Amino acid sequence: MSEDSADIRTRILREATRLFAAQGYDGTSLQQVAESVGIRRPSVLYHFPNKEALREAVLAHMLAYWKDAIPGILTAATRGGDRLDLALKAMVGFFVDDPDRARLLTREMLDRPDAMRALFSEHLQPWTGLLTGAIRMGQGAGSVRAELDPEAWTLQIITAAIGAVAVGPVSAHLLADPPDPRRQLDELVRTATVSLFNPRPPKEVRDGKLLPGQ
Amino acid sequence: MSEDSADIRTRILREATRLFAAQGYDGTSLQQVAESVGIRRPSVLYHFPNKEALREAVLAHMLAYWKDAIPGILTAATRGGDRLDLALKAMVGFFVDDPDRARLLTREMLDRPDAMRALFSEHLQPWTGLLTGAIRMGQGAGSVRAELDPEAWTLQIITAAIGAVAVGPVSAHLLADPPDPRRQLDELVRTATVSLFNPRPPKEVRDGKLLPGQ
DNA sequence: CCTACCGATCGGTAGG
DNA sequence: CCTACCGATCGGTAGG
Repeated sequence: MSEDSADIRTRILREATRLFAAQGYDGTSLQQVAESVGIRRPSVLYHFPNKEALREAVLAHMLAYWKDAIPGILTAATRGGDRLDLALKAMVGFFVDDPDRARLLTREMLDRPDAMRALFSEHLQPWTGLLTGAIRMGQGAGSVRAELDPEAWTLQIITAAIGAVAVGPVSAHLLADPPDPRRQLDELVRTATVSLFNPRPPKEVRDGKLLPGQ
Repeated sequence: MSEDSADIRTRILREATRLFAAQGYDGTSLQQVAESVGIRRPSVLYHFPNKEALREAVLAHMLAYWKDAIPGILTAATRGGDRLDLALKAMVGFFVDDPDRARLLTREMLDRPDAMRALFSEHLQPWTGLLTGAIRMGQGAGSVRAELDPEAWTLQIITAAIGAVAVGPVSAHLLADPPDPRRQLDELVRTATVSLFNPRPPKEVRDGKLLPGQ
C-alpha cells in the first residue's frame, strides 16, 4: 500500500509536469491532472495539500534531476578545451531528452521571477562558477578569446539552448525553410565554439616563419 | 465620444498587454484588466466581444508595431557587413525598449504553438528571407563563414535576443556575479559577429608575404 | 482513495 | 459605460 501510494504520487507528478509545461500552471486545473492520472480530484489533494504545493513538488523534482546531471556535464566542460563540444551537447541533450524541462523552466521564470532567482542562487550557482572559472583559466592560457565576458557568454549559451528547445519548433517557422532541431543544435555548438576559442594561428605563424609583432 | 471610446480601447489594450506579459493569459482575469484601466469588467467586454478576442487584439497590436520596425532593422542588416552591429542592436533594442514584447511573445509560443506558427508564416517570413539571402550572398563573397547554416544561425540569434530580454534578469542569477543586461547584450553582439564573419587574415597574409596554399 | 458539499471567482449576458 | 444577474468551473474541505 505504501508502494501504491508512492506510485500514484509519482504519476501525479509526471502528469502535472507534462500539463504545466504544455498549458502553464494557471491554465491547468487539478481536475485535468486527476483525469490524466485516472483518479478523482480530491485524491490529488491527498498527496499534495494544495495546488501550489504540487507546483513546488514538480519544480523540485525537475531540479533533483538537474543536480544529478549537471556535475557530469560540467566536469566534462572544465576538463579540456576539445571537450566543449561534448559538454555543450550534454547540456543541450538534457533539455532535448525532455523538452518539458525547458518549457517548464521558461514558464516558471516568467511566472515567478523572484522565486526562481532565489532557487538559482541557492542550488545552481556553485556549478556555473566552475564553468566561468574554467573559461577564465582558458583566457589566462590564451586558448579562450580575451575579449569574451565569461558570465555573459555562459548565460547566453544556456539561454540559447533552453530557448531553442522550448520554443524552437515554433520560432523555426519565422523562416520559409524551417531548420529542424538537429540543424539548430549543431549551429548552436558551432556558434559557441567559434565565439569561445581563439582561432588557431595559420600553420606558417605557428611554425615561426613570421616573427610575432611583425 | 468616438475619441473617448478609442482612448479607452487603447488603454485596455495597454493594460492587457502588461498583465498578459507578467502573469500570462490564463493567470489574468478580465476583472484585473478592468481595474487597471479604472472601469468595470462588463465595460471591457463592450470593446472586445470576449477574452479571447482581447488576446488576439493584444497580439495583433504587438505585431503591427513589429511590422513597422522590422523593415528598418533588416535593411540595415542586409546593406553592408559592417552594419551588422547596428542591425543586431536595433533588433535587440526593439525588445529591450519594452521587455513585455519578448515576454508576451514567449508566452504565446508556449501557450499556442500552432497559432503562432501560422502567424509567423503569414507575416514574418518575407523579412527573415531577406536576412538569410544576404547571409548567403556574404558566403558567396567570402565574408561570411562557409560552414554557417543561414537559417539556423538567424534563428539562434533571434532566440537568444528574445530569451535574454524575456528571462535574462532571472537566469542571470544562475551566476554568482549576475551580468547586467548591458553586458548580456554586448556579448550577444560579439558572439553573433564572431560566429558570422570569416576572420580577417593577418596583415602579413593579406599583403601577400605568404603564398596562398602554403 | 472516494462521494458530497462549500464559497469564491471566472467569463459572459441582459438591459438600460 | 453601468448594475444586476447567470451558469460553469475553480481550489479546497468534511467525513468516511
